[in-house]
Amino acid sequence: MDEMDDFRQKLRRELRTGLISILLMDVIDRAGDEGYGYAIIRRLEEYSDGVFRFKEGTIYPILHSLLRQGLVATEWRESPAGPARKCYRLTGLGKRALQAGLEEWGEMNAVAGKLLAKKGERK
Amino acid sequence: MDEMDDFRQKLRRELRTGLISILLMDVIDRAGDEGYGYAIIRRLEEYSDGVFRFKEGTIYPILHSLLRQGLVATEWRESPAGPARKCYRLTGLGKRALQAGLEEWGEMNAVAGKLLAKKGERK
DNA sequence: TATACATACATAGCCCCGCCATGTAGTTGG
DNA sequence: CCAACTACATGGCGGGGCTATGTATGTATA
Repeated sequence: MDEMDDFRQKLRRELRTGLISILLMDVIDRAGDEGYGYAIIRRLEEYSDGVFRFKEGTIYPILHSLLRQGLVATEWRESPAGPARKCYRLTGLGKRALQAGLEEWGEMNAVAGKLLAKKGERK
Repeated sequence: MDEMDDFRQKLRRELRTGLISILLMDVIDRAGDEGYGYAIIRRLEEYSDGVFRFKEGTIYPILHSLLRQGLVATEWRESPAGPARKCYRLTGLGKRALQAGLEEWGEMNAVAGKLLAKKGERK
């Protein structure tokens, strides 16, 4: 059964792949002035009840990638207590990309659900 | 707008990553004696209205991987018309893996949906 | 004032995985 | 006979996440 646990963890990692950038853009879009890397990681973990637990080494490079693609813009802000924060906000292009991402995710989900959720019909 | 099309396609490719092996195991589980690579590809495309359009170079290596992991077993069968077919069926381990996959997918979906589907609350 | 801890960002290098391109071969039909 | 379809196979590339590690600032505490 422990071998199946490893398998599950691998599945989970692979399933969330590709969803990450959409999640990041979504959190940034809602975060207002609190859209900086460290907080994003905490929020994702908190809001997902521990399902989306990302490491810094995963998130920061993706944020850089979003920046390079022009989907987000950054601005340094002082922290009330602690090091300065690099805050992100969606650009116009980023907002459209998030919209596209949500649509693609929805469609893929619908189709996959249609294919997979027919356990009853299985022989 | 064409640039956004490229973006969508990339998103779609990344989103379906990780879902592929689950889809394959699911199709194999339903296929009976028709669970061979070439047919699986056709079925996925047909049943998903073209959303899941995989190339042979994607599917065959994954089938080999499932075999190496002991999740499927193979058997050559004659075709009524055409080259012989390498038919796959789920092993006991494979059935448990599929079950695990469906559960993980369901949970991840539920959480992602909860996080993403609050467009109304967006300010 | 030293030490530990939390906050916050950054990146080199590795590994894994999907995909493109290409190859092989049997079977059917014109 | 050769084009088209069926069917399986794989080397190599590129891309993306993750591990491990590093840097730096602020806070607490002993």
